[in-house]
Amino acid sequence: MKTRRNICAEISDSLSECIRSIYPHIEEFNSPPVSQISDSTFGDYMSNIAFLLSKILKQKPIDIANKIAKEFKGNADAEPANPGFINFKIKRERLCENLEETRVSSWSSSNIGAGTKVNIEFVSANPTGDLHIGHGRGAVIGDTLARLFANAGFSVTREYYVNDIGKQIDALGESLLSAIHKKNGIESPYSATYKVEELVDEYLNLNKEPSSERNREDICRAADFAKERLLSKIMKLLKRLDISFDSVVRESSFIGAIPDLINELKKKDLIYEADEPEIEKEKKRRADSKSAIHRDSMEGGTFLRTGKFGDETDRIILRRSGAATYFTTDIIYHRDKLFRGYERLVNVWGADHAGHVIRLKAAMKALSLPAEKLEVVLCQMVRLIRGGTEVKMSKRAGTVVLLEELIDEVGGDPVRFFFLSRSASAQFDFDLDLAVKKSSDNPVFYCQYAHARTCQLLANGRENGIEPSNKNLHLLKDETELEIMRKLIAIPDSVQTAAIKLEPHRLVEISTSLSESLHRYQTAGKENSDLRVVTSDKKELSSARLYLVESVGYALRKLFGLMGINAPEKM
RNA sequence: GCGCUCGUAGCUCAGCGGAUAGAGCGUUGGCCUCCGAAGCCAAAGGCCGCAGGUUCGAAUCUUGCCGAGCGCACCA
Repeated sequence: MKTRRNICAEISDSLSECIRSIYPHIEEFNSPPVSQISDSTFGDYMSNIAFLLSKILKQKPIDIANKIAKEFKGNADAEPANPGFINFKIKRERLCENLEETRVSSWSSSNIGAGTKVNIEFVSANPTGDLHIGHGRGAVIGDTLARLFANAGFSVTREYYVNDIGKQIDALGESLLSAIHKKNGIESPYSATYKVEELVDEYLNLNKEPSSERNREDICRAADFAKERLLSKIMKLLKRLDISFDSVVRESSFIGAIPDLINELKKKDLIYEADEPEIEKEKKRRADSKSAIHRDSMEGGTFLRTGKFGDETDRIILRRSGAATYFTTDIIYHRDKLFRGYERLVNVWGADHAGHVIRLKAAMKALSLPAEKLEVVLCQMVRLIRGGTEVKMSKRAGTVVLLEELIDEVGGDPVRFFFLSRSASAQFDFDLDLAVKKSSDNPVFYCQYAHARTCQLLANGRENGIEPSNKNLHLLKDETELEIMRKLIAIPDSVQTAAIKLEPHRLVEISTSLSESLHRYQTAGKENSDLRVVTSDKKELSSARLYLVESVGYALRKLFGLMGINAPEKM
């Protein structure tokens, strides 16, 4: 069985042929726009091509629409409509063919990626503590994007960038040493920034007691130990959401490349030494009290002229001490991704990193790197709602709610589904009460139950000696059945769009809509025995209906697979 | 002050150039002798923040206001 192209593309191709035969001199519009219609009384799909052609042909849109609709040949019936739309209704043979196609694994996959290498960097949380719910959202969105890309024929790498050096990591080492001293009742020369008490015993089992005197060696040893433990803890937690990485890149691996970068920038006259950036506006802003908090720690150093490439100011890349900033290694890191051959760099970042997009792109431009290959998906904040009010504090961590606690409370599937249910750019309220409900109020259960119902119906058929069959699909003619068929044929387009536009939340919409039709179908059969899926005295009809139901099952499993949630056969 | 994101139903959000603006929650009222009611149906509820501009056509593009969140250290 061959797989077909997406239905929009199919109609568009037929339309294009039609236009070429009527207007041979028109060369534009090789792929005329075709989109789904929201109001199905007009048809299933529509094109506004007549409006576009009217400008060139200097004719009324409706006249052009009439002519095209009359000549149109394809898998749909064309109908002109005022003031110039062309509406299409998919032919039922095509709808039936699609039912057969749903069971091929490549259904709703595509090859628009054509093997293009894409790198998706997500989570990348510092290994200084536990993940919170905000990380969870980024994790789910990033992983689902990766699944969508793979499904669209891209060659995908899931990458985690570990900031394993710098002040925060030093503070992590100090925190561990401080905790050890505290446990031993010794006054510690170290300050505790992070909560790492849980690591104390294991550290002491593997390492000698740290000195009570402050020293660099102890800090490094403690930091090395702590960051690796915390990183593997993070990975283990993400596994619970079925998330793993193909590549873990450490910031420390780029330290060696810093001198070369500085030399290169010097040759190109892109850096200068100063106490503060040369940009006037920036100086004024610094005088502003709001941004003066950290002025004491600004010692000046070597600045990169990002201000010339779209950034609002120049950014420091080497401190007076000679130490690089995280920005320096970030530049090397992104250049490295390009060196590794990725055509698209997708970063999933929290909204609090929004300000870094411009400066990173500016730095890439400064180095003549293709900044347009970097695409950043910004995830807005997550609030947890219980009993109608916001949950602000974690039971264990205090200030933020931990991802682990959320998974413990509601389970992995609802976490993934809910995090996917809104576009990344919208703030999101996670309703804990709703996520845990076992009823149709809860969209996850609604969809999973729809899948379970398809399995139960098939089992029911088997008990009555009826197997699904595509022999008599022409018997499917009730509106509830046609609605399901129309929704099924639209899915490959929607899945493709979700990948192209980096919008995984569309998967939730598609799944919910298909589930709704299935539930409605089954209920219709309860209210009207003519519509029962399994009726032992009408075997041919039942077989066709079971085939339809089975197709819905295949489609839901495909969608659930992309979302990373389970498809239970029973609930 | 500047930048980013966003103002759509009571709440949380889809829709982002097309025809009567959608979903979930919440509210109100119906539907089980019969494939799981863990379901379905119906009702109420909108100057799509405000004001101009572009277009055959604007919630959608554009400009200016107003409002919210996030950010604006050489922390990552």
